[in-house]
Amino acid sequence: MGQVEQLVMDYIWTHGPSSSEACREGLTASRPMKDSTIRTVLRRLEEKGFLTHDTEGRTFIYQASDARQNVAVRAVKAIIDRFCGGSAEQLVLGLVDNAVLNRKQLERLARKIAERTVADKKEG
Amino acid sequence: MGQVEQLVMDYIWTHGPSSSEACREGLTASRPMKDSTIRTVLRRLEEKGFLTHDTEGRTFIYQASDARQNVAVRAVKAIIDRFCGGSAEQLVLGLVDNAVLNRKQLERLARKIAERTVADKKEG
DNA sequence: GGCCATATGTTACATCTTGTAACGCTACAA
DNA sequence: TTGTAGCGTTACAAGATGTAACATATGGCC
Repeated sequence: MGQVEQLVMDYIWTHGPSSSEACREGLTASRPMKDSTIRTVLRRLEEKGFLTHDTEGRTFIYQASDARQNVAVRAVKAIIDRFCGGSAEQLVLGLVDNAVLNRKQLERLARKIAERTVADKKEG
Repeated sequence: MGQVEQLVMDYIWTHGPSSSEACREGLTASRPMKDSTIRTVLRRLEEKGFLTHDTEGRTFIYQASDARQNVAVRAVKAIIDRFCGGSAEQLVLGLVDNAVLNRKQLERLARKIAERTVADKKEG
């Protein structure tokens, strides 16, 4: 995703289903675009599967195919495959070592992991 | 990084400092390339900061500027900035929820987090 | 019915990235 | 001195991305 595509996705993730005009107006301050420009961007994002659209009268209403978080997780998975041979562990340890997460976040994460670990034990 | 660039980086990360010829020969089975091709790839990777080179006689010896893990971590950080407004927590929770890590990995990660948390407490 | 405004359809084009490679120059060795 | 190994330079096609003009259709108002 290019920068403009990212802007548009962010707009829709933040504001929910939107027409091309709504996007254009919402982004006008930070990124003025002609209407045909943003429509091209929206169409391409739909071609790539990031958006879908419904019709409301004659107007296309675009919405995200997937939540921001899930797209982010998939992007990270792609990195894990590319750089880590599919094993996420070293990478997440790297995030911990690099203090990408602060202490409170780490504590919450630890709790989450504890839950998850228990759940896995029950299942398997 | 494109696919071929990734292949070349992987070669150098795996084999250590290498000449263009060594790379070419090492990758020939999976990806035959003319010598000028791989030299272009190496040069561009250096331009992008992924490689540096020393001279040994008349031969360029390329080496990675940074370890695989660090490059991966930076890539993940970029995703965090793009998708999560800089906060990694939700994303890592997503990784946990999506079972990208298995139970043993989660347990090791939990230990690592515990260490880190203790260290942070001492510091601050 | 005919026209206007609005919304979509289609096409175009410049720039950047990536993969691929040819050709040319230089220096060391036989 | 001449070949060859290695680097320098330049080129080009394909795809991605940003930007936009022009064309077409449709729904409502007079």
